[in-house]
Amino acid sequence: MLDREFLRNEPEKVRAAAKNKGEPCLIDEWLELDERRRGHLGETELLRRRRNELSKEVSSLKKEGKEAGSQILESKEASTSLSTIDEELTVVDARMKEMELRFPNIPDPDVPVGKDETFNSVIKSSGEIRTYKFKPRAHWELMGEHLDSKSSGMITGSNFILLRGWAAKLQRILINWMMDFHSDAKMEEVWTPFLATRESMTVTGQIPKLESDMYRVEKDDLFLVPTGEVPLTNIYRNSKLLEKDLPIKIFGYSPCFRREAGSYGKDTRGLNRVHQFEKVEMVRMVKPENSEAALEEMADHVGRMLELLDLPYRVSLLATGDLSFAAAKCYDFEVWSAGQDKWLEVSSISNFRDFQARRGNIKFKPSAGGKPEFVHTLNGSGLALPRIMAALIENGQTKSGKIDLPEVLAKRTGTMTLGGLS
RNA sequence: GGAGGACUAGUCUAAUUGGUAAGGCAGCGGAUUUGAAAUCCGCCGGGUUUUUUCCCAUCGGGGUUCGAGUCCCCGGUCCUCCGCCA
Repeated sequence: MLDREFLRNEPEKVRAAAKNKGEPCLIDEWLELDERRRGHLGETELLRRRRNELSKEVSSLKKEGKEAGSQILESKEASTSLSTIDEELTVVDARMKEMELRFPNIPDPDVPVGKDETFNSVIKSSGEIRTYKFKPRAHWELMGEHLDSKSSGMITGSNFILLRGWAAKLQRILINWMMDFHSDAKMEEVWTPFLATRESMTVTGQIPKLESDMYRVEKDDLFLVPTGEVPLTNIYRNSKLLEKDLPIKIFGYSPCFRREAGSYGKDTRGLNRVHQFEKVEMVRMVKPENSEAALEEMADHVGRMLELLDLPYRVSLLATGDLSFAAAKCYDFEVWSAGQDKWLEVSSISNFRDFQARRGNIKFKPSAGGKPEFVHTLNGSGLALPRIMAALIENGQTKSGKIDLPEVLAKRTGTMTLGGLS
């Protein structure tokens, strides 16, 4: 959500941001309502003031045992006209709030302007892309029956993952390793619910825009979380933190549920795009002046993980058209997929500035005194499992179809090699 | 699913049985002090405003009333208990 004062004073920036993000923009209608609202507000304040005065008079007259008939009558009239104006004010204000939930965040100035991902700029590449003396296979070939699509199809329908044997074990070990890695970096480990209320989903920005992409439990009006960002961020909803509490660095595991309505047919093979995947997510709440540094720090942290996993990766600064609704700036991390000959997105790290904090009313009190300010929120995946699995399997493959593991994982599996096509 | 209780500012706690939100703590600024503690003064929910002022604000939404923290209705969250359950 954007500040009302900002909407009022900088409508052209709001318009430009929406255009660059490919979002509709109702700022003109909003400005009109705002003017109406302020007019009504002045009227109601005068009426209330008069009514308060009369009430005091009535009170003191009654204490003296005198009649207050005329005051009561006038106050009654004031109340009547007040409720008429108030009613309209309520309608206008509700409509404005609804619209405010649909203005996208303003991209940072250094974000490339462009309508889609072709405008993203690669800012870093790391690791050597291995060459193979044979034609590398895709992970679904290497996994064979360990990626049991037939069974998952029976259970939930297409595009769900069912892992068996060594593949299931590898995923469990990866999750543990990731959790330990964050924990060692002095973040607080959190285990959250995996369902969230409509309000929680609104704070982080999935609702209203992406509601149809979410799985919903209708009876309770709960949503299956599309990312751990939702529960982790909402921990601090409606809080007034102290400056000394910042920065808050938390992380947690969650399954992520996405209907991805309309996405069928593209990149849906194997582990690439599924309705449920596993992820370890980091969330931060920081002082506004520190959010840019925090974004870089999180990016470094994720880069180190990929280096330890020995996966070649590149980092892109997303262009406006690829940037999510709530984000001001975002880095995407992609790993090289040897078997599919392409890059797979495994992490995105975003700075939301005060956009989510304003929706969720997350403030902090400066130690130097003064009014509470909104915190800046950030989050980043560290990391998303299925594509990391795919990349590890494809990049580590040997001619015989076995998988060589990076050292950090071999320590945990107790073996350097997994799988093998029999 | 059922019963009872609670909800006031960052936090804790008041408010004439309906009369217009009072304090403590924490925090911030200042005075005093060699320094600190203690003490004293000011600030300490939101909006508006030139400090003033005014309006709003007692979990949310309605209602009764000239006037609601207080009475009534609907909903939420937390706590206790019962039931069900891994």
